[in-house]
Amino acid sequence: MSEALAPVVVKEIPPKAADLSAWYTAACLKAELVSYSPVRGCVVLRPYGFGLWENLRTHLDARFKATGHENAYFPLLIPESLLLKEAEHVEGFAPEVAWVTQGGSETLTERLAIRPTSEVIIGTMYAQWIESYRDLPVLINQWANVVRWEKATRPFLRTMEFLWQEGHTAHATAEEGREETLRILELYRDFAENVAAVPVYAGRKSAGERFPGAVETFAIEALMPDGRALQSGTSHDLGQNFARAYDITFVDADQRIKHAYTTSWGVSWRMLGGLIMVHGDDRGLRIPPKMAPIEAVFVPIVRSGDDRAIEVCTAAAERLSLAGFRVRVDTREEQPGWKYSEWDLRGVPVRIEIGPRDVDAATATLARRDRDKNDKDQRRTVALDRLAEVLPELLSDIQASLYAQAKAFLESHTYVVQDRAEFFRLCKDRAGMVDIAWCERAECEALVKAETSATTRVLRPLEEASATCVVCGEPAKVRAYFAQSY
RNA sequence: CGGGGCGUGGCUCAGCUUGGUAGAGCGCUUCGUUCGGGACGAAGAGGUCGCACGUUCAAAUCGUGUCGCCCCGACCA
Repeated sequence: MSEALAPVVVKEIPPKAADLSAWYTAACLKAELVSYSPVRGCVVLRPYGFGLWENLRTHLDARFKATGHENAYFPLLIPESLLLKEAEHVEGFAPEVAWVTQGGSETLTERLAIRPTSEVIIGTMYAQWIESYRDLPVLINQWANVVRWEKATRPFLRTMEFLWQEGHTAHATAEEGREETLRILELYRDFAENVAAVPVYAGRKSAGERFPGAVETFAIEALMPDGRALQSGTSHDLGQNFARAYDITFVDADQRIKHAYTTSWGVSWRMLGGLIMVHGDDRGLRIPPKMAPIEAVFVPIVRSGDDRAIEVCTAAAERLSLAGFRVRVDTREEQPGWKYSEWDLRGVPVRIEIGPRDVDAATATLARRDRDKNDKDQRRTVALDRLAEVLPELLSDIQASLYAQAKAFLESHTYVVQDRAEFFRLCKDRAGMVDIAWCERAECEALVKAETSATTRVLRPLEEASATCVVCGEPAKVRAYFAQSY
């Protein structure tokens, strides 16, 4: 039938390829993830968006707990005097700190910073709590909001107030601190790839991209469809820098007083933005099942005088719900086609249609969001009593297919380059991740940035010792992915 | 923060040049017919044009300021 070939028309959002920015903003708003608020640069996270955030939180939190971390909560406000103790840190964050200068009608004698990150307040507390090597390590995470006075904002990717988690740990030795930093980096990579289905490059940051006050910063970097990289999680080895500034000392087994080694690491709701851009299509979001607030939505199809499908859907949904699936029944009085489009837009991985034909045959028709409407395999009909058995395979298949598509994109947009001119062209064209042997010199990175606005994303060890820097010809020290970034 | 664009019922926008206190489509409400990829008919409701000040007999329309959003750049999770 010719109508089977008619394109799915999405009125709410523009095509993704034509203008990623416009698509992205519309998708976030129309899928009801966020709303703009009366506060500049601050969005409201709506229930569906919060559902996404909750799934991120659930998965990451479980991983934190499994690696021995505990949750705690620290104050939002930080006295200025505390903030000033770590010079590099202060300097790094100064331009984007928001201040409280008045309480009620009184002007404060000391300004209070609204935390842009919590190293300062947490380090101050650690100084009080840690006395002995027996108190170490301290492994604490906090789920919190932070504020950074941003000049340009976009939902999830950059907002003035955002939700994140920040882990802060203290250790007895440099080795343990580094070990922790890398453990978390791997934890983030695992989460990004196996839960968010977003393939990343993980590695060390260049000195220029390092967190203010850190000895070394590691990150995971994802690639967006427009060829720009998105830093999606960072893990910092702070060495003894913060321990010195905030006086975090302990008596070691050898009876000597030493500064602790601290780390900090964070993932924000920015990762949701990455997930949206990486997986979405012209019909809207495509949420990987593990992150989906709703894994499957039932759409009952009624006829006049025949609304049996509603009861059948409700009963089936209840069974699935008891079995641990996140499902919803859409009983609204809209046309089925209208509902299909809306749930497509909102990215629900599986749609379960049940109409009179299904009711008669005791079947359900499953449609998968990762396939196109014209794909013969988009829909399949299964026996109602086999839903709980079919759904897990289908969901995990969708999860895998979304990851595979994203992975293929990342790989096909990663360019191993030897030639200087080609390197500059690819960087300038926002082609993707440009992989070169690099000298690791700040001047060299600055030059590339000035010429192309690309910077290093992450670095990794060099295989061949004799290689020279593709940019400047100096001896290469590492391999580096260069890209423009968000 | 620099350059550009925009702000009119819930949404998308017209009206602004040549001032005379608002229109369309979609959505919303009610009733009926429909319902397997964004249905149809009928009857309704809803805005004083982001905000402030100014010019004028009169401002959505002109001027100044301000707030917010989008795009490009610089800066940053």
